[in-house]
This record gives sequence, structure tokens and C-alpha cells, in this order.
Amino acid sequence: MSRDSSATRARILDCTWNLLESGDKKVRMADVAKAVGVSRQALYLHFPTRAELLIATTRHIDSVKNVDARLAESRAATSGRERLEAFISAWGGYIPEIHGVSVALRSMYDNDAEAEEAWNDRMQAVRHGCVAAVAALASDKMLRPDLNVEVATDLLWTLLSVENWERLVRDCGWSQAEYESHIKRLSEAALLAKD
Amino acid sequence: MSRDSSATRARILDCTWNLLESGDKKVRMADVAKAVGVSRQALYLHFPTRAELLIATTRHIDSVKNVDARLAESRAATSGRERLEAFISAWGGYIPEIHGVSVALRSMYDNDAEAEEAWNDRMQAVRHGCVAAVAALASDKMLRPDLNVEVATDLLWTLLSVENWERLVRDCGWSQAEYESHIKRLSEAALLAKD
DNA sequence: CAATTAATTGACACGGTGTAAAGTTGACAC
DNA sequence: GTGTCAACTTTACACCGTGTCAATTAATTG
Repeated sequence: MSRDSSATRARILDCTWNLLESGDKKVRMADVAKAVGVSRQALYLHFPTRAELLIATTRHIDSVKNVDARLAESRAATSGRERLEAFISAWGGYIPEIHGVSVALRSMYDNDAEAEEAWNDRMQAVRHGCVAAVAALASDKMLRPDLNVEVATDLLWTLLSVENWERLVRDCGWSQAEYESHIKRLSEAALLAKD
Repeated sequence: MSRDSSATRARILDCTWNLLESGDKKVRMADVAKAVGVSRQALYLHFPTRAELLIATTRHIDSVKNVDARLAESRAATSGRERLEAFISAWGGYIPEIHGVSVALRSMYDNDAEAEEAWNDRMQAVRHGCVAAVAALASDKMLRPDLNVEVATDLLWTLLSVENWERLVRDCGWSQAEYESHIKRLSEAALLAKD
């Protein structure tokens, strides 16, 4: 090989990440190319479409930030309630890391089926975590009697949405700590049987 | 005048509304023109940009559905708690009506400052309703002691977001009634002092 | 040296928004 | 009737961003 292809690929992913995270709205292929210091066409050599670049970037972030490991930690908790809190901390703390790319992906949602799929895929992963947390509550007999696992999962999943994080932290100016503590309280109020 | 300008304008707004509500994703200027039975340029004669057409459509819906009056009703309630429930019913029941146009407006959010402004404007109107409901709770001494009006408003506003409605009703398949009852319970759990 | 491969340059098609200009049609006034 | 005004049509085009294509340059490796 004349130059190291995988190295440029990595540089592209890093630059894309930076651009997305810096919040400079417009992240066009040309912007990424410029930031990487490479021609626009070189980008298409590595990623055939913008959607695939964004998806690859999320996977890149996931692996760097090790989201799976983080979420897995919450499974170590003994009681259902501890597990719920651990899960909220893990996922809630992860949201700010992926916020930039999540905005970009969601704004392609309507026109691009691939982007939609990628985003839904990530959200299903979160949902699985919600199911596990809710199931742990249920087996501790801590789940509100008027909720089944399905409905409780829907509720928790909704509370933990990126959109809600955006509204509270970005639009309302809450700190990450405020977000986490209020969402924890709210989730418990939503799911736990009062005993 | 050869034809009635304001009548075509009304037809345009109605057709836009229909198209948006029918969920046929792509609502381009050409699609609207076709649906109205008018040339694409005639559209631009009435609405200089797509954003302005969408904004005018929301205003049109608002006036037809009389959202202000609906929200105003919630002010009639005597106790703070009743008022909260009335507000949630009023707004929650209105969301499905504007869902189509809300999707369209939000998907322009990133590229179009005008669309962003229009959407924020609508959401601020909702927020005012939230403030009023929370204030009513506070004056009834029903507000959780660890919440001030500001934070409580942020929470309620977030719970009542269109995004949460979409997730629960559209993605999770809840009925409108289920949505309303769970959101009411959740809002009360979030805001009310336990007495 | 020859082959391979990364990357460059420049051109272009496509879809959707928005603009510009000239022509058509109908209502009404005088 | 003729003239005028305004709504609307038709056609053409500019702009932007994505994605494609083809020809070329340059570096590495056997």
C-alpha cells in the first residue's frame, strides 16, 4: 500500500466525531474532507454514503467509549432498584458523548432509511437495557402492580430518551448531575410500587 | 380579481395539512401543488418559502382546532391538581392533531432558522401552560418541597413533549387513552408532594 | 522496474428549493 | 367591445449538497 488506508479511515472518523461534537451544525461531506485534510472524493473512497460515515462514527465512538462495558456494569448490581439506578447512570452519562452524532443521525431520519435503521438499532440496544432493569425490579416484586414489564419498559425507555436529555440539559440548562438525579427519582416514581 | 386569492390560499393550507397528516413522508412543494391542483409557482406566489407554508399551516390548524381556547379551559379548574389534569388532557389531546406538521417542522429544524423559530414558538406556548399549571400547584402547596416552579416546569414540559407522545403512541403502540392516563400519573408523581 | 493502491482533480447527474420572465385567462369598468 | 388588473401558467434556470465517473499522480513493495 502506498499510504495506510486504515489510518486515514481512523482520522476521518475522529474528525467527523469532532465536527459533530463541536455543534457546528453543518457537517457536510465537504466539511469533513476539509477537516481531515483530504479531498471530498477520498471520503467516498472510505464511506460510500454520508449515512454510512455517520453510522461508522457512532460505532467508532461506541468502541472508544466502550458503551457496552459501561452498560454491562449495571448488571452487577444486586437489587433491582440498584440495578435501575446503575443503568440510568451508565446510559445517562453516555448520552452527552453521543449527542452530536445522534443529532446528525436523527436529522437524516426522514430521508434516509439507512440512518433511520442505524438510529433505531442504537435505541433498541438501550431498550434491552431497560427491559433488563425492569425485569430485575419485577423479580424483586418492586414493580408497581398496575404495570406489566412491557408497559414499564416503554415508560423507562421514554424517560431515558436522548430527546428528553436534550430538552433538560441543553434547552433548560440543567447540569448533568441534576439531570441524572431528577430522572432517577422520576423513574422510580414511575415504576416502583410504593411500599 | 379573476379568481379568489384567499380561497386558493385556504385550499393550499388544507391540502398541505392533509398531506402532512396522511403521513406520506415526502411533502415537497411540488406534491402540495399537485394536491391543490395548481402550479408549483402559484404556491410560491402565496408562500415565499416552504418554511412559511408550514408555519402558516400550523397557524391554520391552530385556528381551526382552536387550541388556545382548549388550553384556556384548563384555567377554569379550581384546584391545582385538577388544573394539571385538565391541562394534560387539553394538550395531550391536541398533539395527535398537529403531529404531522410537527414532524415536518422539526425535520427542517436544522437547516432552516425560520422553521426552528416557528417550532420553538409553539413549544413556548405549551411551556406557558406548564408554568401556569405548576404555579397553581404551588399556590395550593401541592408542589414537592424539593422543586421550585422553574424546575417543576422544566420537568412537566419535558414529560409533555411531542417526542414522548410519538414514542409511546406511535412507536410503542399505546392508545391515546393509555398515553393520557400514564402521563397524568407520571406528572403527578413527578410534581406533587406526597401527603 | 512493474504492479498495486491511496489519493487527487475536474466534470457531471440528480433532486429539491427558490427565482425570473413572458404569456394566458377571467372579471370588471367605462 | 376594449382595456386593465390580478391570479395563474409555462418554461427555463441558478444553487446546493449528495453521489458518480474517469483520468491522473504518487508512494510503497515485490
